[in-house]
Amino acid sequence: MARLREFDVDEVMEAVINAFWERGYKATSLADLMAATGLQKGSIYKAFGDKRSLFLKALGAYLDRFYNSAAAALSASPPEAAIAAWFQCLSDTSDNASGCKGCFAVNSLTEMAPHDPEVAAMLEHLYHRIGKLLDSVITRGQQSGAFRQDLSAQQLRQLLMVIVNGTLASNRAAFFRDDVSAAVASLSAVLKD
Amino acid sequence: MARLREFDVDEVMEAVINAFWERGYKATSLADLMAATGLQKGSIYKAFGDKRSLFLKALGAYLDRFYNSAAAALSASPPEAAIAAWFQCLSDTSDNASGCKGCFAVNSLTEMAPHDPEVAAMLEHLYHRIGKLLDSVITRGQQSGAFRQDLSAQQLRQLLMVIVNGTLASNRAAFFRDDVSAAVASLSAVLKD
DNA sequence: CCGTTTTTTGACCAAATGGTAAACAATTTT
DNA sequence: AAAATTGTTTACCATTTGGTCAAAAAACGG
Repeated sequence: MARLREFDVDEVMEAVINAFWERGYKATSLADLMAATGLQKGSIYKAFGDKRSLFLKALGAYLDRFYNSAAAALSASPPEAAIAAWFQCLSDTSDNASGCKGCFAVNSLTEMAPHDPEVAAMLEHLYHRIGKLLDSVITRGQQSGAFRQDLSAQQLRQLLMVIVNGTLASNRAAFFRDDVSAAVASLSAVLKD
Repeated sequence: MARLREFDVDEVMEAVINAFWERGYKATSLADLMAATGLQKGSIYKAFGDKRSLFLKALGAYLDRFYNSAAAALSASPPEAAIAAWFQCLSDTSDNASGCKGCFAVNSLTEMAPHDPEVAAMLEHLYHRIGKLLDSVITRGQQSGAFRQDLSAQQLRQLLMVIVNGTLASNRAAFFRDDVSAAVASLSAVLKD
């Protein structure tokens, strides 16, 4: 029929995710994307549309992955181990050892959410889905007597989400490294009954 | 001697802070700054230097103010009230009711800290100073028996800093509004003995 | 081998970007 | 009133930006 693509879409998307993840939307120019992917402008536009579309696709792919790894970690048992596994997973991908990437979702939240309803909606959807996972884990933990019960499952979830965002935002700065891991280490004491 | 300034430096700096606070460094163009301040390019350059210098001055002014209001709030008594007052203060300035501004410091942390050592150093200095205030408040609270003692003052401070960053980052999204204030409301239960 | 279709390339473009410099205006000193 | 000095304005500049387009290149069916 016709000429076929010379690049692997998934590989290119991976490179695009990393580029936007590290520098943000505004600070990542098309020249940066060309360098990161090895593609020419035209190829990028033909395959993914304009810069904004490309960003939305990259963010969407990242959010899916973020949710899937959260679901995997939070399916561990018992609930304390599930929470610990999730924070370990968050640390593995956001830790500043790999150049203070933080979290693509939180980075995009602070950069774009107030001015970009579409990005805000994507993030809201993610947080909603993660919230459901957390509610289930927390409820299990409370029923088993492992987690404190003076706060409702909803309250604990709200607190946990804030702490998650806090660790991910803080991990953008190298100087926060030790404080963040110490804070995460203290989490079990805060959650337990 | 010579012609005198037609604008008030503090007023202009206030406008500049708000501009960078809302949109970040990269997304705030000189045209935006001209509109925000009512000044011409030349006047801005003469008074504050280039865009980057202007940003650093604005961030520095914001950080000073941030520290001062934290110090004021944290000087309240008893320690529980000091923490509550500080979070109230954080909410007052970062709350999404006023357009999801979040916190200029946290916004700059996620946008610039990994790539801009100078910004990172300014933020590190701020967090260090705030940490000292917090250590003192927490120690007082533990001595009075108001705060839990199974975690050290340092551990509680590390946890609190992460929570603070979490609330400030989360406040950039309108959809987080209720969750954040609920999480803050649960804080006293987490801290108390 | 030729036509069709799609991808890739590279040249091109208009607008926006940060930044500069010269002319102009205002204030004080002499 | 004039000189000196500083702030303001305006026009200008080079570069970067996101984006387009036509031509070349590759794949396949006939």
